[in-house]
Amino acid sequence: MRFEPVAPVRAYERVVEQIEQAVVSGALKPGERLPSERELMTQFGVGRSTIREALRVLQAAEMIRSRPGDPRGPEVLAASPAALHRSMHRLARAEHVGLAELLQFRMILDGSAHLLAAELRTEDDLTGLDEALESMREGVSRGYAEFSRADVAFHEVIARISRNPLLVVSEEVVRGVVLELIEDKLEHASNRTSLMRAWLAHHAEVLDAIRAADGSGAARLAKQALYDNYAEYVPAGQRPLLAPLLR
Amino acid sequence: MRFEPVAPVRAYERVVEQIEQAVVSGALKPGERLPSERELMTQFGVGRSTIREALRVLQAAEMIRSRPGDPRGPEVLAASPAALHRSMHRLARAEHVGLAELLQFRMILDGSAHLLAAELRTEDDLTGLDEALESMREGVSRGYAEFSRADVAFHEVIARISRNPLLVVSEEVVRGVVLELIEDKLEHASNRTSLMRAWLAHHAEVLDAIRAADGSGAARLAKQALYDNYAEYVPAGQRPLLAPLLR
DNA sequence: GTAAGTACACTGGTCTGACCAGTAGCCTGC
DNA sequence: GCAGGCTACTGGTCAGACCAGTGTACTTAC
Repeated sequence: MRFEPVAPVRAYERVVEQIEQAVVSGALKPGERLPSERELMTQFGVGRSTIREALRVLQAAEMIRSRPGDPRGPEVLAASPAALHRSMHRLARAEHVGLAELLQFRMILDGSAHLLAAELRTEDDLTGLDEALESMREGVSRGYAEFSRADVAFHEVIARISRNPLLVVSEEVVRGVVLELIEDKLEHASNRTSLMRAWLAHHAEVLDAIRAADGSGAARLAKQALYDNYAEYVPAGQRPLLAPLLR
Repeated sequence: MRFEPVAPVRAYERVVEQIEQAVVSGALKPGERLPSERELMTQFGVGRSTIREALRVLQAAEMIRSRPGDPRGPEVLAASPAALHRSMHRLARAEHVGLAELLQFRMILDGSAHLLAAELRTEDDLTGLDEALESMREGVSRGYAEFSRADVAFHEVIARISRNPLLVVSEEVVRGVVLELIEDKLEHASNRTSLMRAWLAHHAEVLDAIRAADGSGAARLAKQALYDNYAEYVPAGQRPLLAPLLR
């Protein structure tokens, strides 16, 4: 006979548990309201501080939101990737992940997203991509900030077409971290217009592949584009790590 | 001139911010201790309840841990994927991410890990994989739990060889979520021994491909193995989503 | 009748002070 | 030198208080 070690269960944890259960089970739907803190306090039979600590935890998990003064009580939120985003961001910054690893990861995610997009795209999706490409083309003359925004939009369309939110969120997070790491270097980039034109040409190629439903082609182009754009910031010794992904 | 809407910043949020900053900047390393709540309260100039709510948030993010009675104060934890796991799990249970998407993601990650492993492996890595495969072989006769552990160990070696912590962590998280989603179905799986043998044969094949430095072959085998093992749990209508990844 | 204005009851955010069970480390007594 | 107890302090919880802010319902003015 073996016994399991027991961990003391805090009062606020049991409160979190019950409310979380109510939310995931669907008993509490997004938009609905929790009772007020004082009401919860009598329902659970604990002090207000305990209730508040529980609500803080749920709020940190992006499950509820409370606004002072609102007599309707804390609001139950729809599930969102925000919490996932935060924890992945934290992990990426902590786990001594270098630019090479990040770029590797991004090539994998972006490549896969393009592959799926090429295989799953509908005609509507194609017109969406056409429009996104068009606003990128307009963005070239409107300066880097505008172009960058259009670029992000294009990638969001791709991500949406690939129909996998996990892929979308991860890619977005990694993209953010990569940009944070090299933003100071980007500041000094000269000749931005020609960079934008090259980037635009890449996207047009990718779009052609997607239109042709050529998944592996689109994936290869996407990965190559990332490599061409960012490899220069990766220490030369680590660039071989990226090569296997280009084949 | 445009003005940005301002959101009121809670006191506890500023406390969270400062402590988090200290941790990610490395000023506070894992294992080190935070001052006691009463001490923090004077340092930040806020009440204890505010401090406690801040600590709860940090604790929910798996950044610190506090034990009652410990005079050394709350402990700073090493970055761990636990928070990522939780938020991904939560998101997965909310309808947006189904088993199909999770499996898609896992095939992408696992496939890429195998590809990188095959291209980057050294001779030492190969012996490590040989050993891992051997303990899987032994595990077959020792029951499913033991076999499963050996299986995880094999995948960890692969992940390590691929030299990308992001890949490792993400894969581990997704793997856990997938298993949690179908664990009840796994309970009823009959004929486990033959399943284990098939799984073992798959791994032997993968190892051959890695030994031959055949990256795309290893990736394809890995994805195919996942598909063969889990596709039956995916709703039939969504299985086409997985097919593009097998080519 | 409607629109504007106001009063009120209640909300969440914060602070203070208190009590408890539990821990680490010191400090005895041997 | 060591076992055992003592103590100061910890985090967990509660109670009660105050404040600024909100939504609602009621009143008022037209």
